[in-house]
Amino acid sequence: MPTEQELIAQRLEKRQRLLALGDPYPPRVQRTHTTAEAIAALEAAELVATDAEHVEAAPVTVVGRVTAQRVMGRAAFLDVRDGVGRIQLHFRRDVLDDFANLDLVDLGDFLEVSGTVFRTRTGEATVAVSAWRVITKAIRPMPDAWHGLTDVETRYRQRYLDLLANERARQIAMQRAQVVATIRRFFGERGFMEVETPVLQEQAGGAAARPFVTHHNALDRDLFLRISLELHLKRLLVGGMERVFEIGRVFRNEGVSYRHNPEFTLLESYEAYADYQEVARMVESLLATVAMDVLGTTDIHHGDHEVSLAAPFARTTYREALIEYAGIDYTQYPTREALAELAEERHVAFAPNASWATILDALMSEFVEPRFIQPTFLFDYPTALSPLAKKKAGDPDHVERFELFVLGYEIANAYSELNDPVDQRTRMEEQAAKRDAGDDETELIDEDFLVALEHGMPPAGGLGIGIDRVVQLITGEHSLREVILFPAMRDRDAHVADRAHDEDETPAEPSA
RNA sequence: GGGCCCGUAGCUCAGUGGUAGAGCAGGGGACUUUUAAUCCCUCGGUCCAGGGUUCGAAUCCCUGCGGGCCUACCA
Repeated sequence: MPTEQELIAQRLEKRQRLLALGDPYPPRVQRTHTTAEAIAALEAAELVATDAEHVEAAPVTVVGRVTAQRVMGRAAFLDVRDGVGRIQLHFRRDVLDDFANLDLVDLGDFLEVSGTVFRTRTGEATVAVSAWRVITKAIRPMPDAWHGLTDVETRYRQRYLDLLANERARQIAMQRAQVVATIRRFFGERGFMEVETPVLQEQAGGAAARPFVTHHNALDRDLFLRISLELHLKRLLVGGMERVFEIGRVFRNEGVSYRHNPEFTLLESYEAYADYQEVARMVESLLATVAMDVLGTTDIHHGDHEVSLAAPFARTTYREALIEYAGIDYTQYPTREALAELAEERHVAFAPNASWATILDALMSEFVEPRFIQPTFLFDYPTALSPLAKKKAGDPDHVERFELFVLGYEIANAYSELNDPVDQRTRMEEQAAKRDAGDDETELIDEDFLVALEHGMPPAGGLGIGIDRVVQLITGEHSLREVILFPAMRDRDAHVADRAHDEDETPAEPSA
C-alpha cells in the first residue's frame, strides 16, 4: 500500500473513533475571540494587572487549524492558526478528562478550544485549555510546516496548500484584494457607476485577439466569450450613463505562460466629456492611490528596479519614442513592404501575414517598450493600430490614444473614443479587409454596436487596465501566475487528488 | 511556438553506472511551560511514463507528459 494511502487510512481510522465520541464535523462552532483578539485580551489584562506573574484574561473560545503539536507526556502544546494569526494552546492531563483523545488529532485538523489566556515561562501568550473538540478532521497530510510548500506546480494546482503553507501566498492574495477594493473606491468617489456586461457574446470585439467559442444548447448556436469590455460599455454611454466602469474577466484564446493566462481581469472605464489627456491624469492618480493604499508608498521595488508611481509620469509620443530609441521615423516607411524590409534589417521578427501596423508594433515592442522602466505615457498611436480611437485634429494618420508602460510592460491603454459612426464603420471595414487578408487578430464589424453609435455617443475618454499586471507591479512579483489564485494549467493525467477519493467512495449510481 | 533546466517517500531534499537515503510528518515508547521541543524504536518508494544501451540504470541515450526559467505575441 502506498504511503499516502496509509496516512489517509490512519486518519480515516481516527475519524471513525472521533465519530464514536461525537461529531468531528459539527454544524456550528462558538468563537468568542480570534487568535489575535485573544492575545490582545491578555495584553489588555496585563496593562492593568498588579501581579504581572499571574495574569489571566477572561475566558476565550478560539478556533483554528492545528499547525504544530508538541506533546510531552502529561501536557501538550498545540498551535492553531485562524484567518488572522496563530495562538498556542496548552493541554494538561490533570485538567482534561479527554486528554488522551489528543491522539486522534493530526496536523491540519480544526479545533475549537475554550480556556483562559496566560503567558508561559518563555513569554508566549497561550490558551490554558479547559475544554476542546475537533470541529473538522482532515484526512490528508498537510505540507511540511517548516519548509512550506515549494513545488511550484503543486502550489499552482492546489493553491489551498500554498495558502496554508506559505505566508507570502496569503499576502499576495490579500494585496490583490486591496488593489481591487481601492480601484472600486477610487472610481466610486469620482462618480463612476460600476456595471456588468455580457461575457457570452454573439461576436467578441473591442480588442485584437482570438476568442473562445462555446455553445448554447437551447438556442443551438455558438457564442463567444468576451475579449474586452469596450463595446458594451460604450453602448451605455449612448444610453446616457456618463461615467461607468467594469472590472471583469475577459478570455483570450492564446498560449499559457508566466506572462499569459487565458482569462484575466480587465478594468475598463468610460467618462463622457473627457478626453485622453484627462484620462491620463486620472491614471496617474489611480496608480498612486493604489500604491499608497496597499503599500503605504509610491516607491515600488521590483527585482533590481526602483519605480516611482508618484505623479506626474513621463510623457512622449509613439513617433518620437521610436525615433529616439530606434532611429526609425515610420512616416518614412508608409508601405508594408518598406516597413517589412526595415524590420528584417533590424532583425525584428513578425508573422508572414503581419500588416503594416502589426510590424510597426513589433518594432515598438523590440526597441521602445522595454526602455520604459519608470511610468511613461506613450501618446498618439498610428490610426492603423487603433480602430476604435478618435483621429487627431488635422492628422488623420494618428489617433488620440495612449498606453502607459511601467517596467517595460503595458499597464494601461486609453483613447479619446471614436464616436463618429461613419468613421467607425469605415475603420471596422478596414479591419475586416485585413482579416480577409489573413490577419485573424482584427476588430470585427459589429453591426449592433454601429447602430448604437449612430444614435449618438457623447465625446468620451476610455481606459483599459490589466488588473493582474497592476497586482504584479504592486506586489513585485515576476510571474503572472503568482498573482492569480488558480492559474490555468495543462491537464495532468495522474492527478494527486484523485486517487484515494476513488477508493473509499461508493459510486452514487450503478456504472453504465 | 523556440532555447535551457527540472521531475526520487505525504512535505523538504541528498543520491551521476553496483543492495534507493536523510530530516519533518505518520506509528510505538519516555517526558507536566514546550515552541523547528528532545530522546529511543519503527512504518513508508510505479525514483514522472514508455522505449533503448549495459552483466547491471534513479543515474547514460531517445520519445512523450508535466513544470520552471529565458524568449516571442499579448494585457
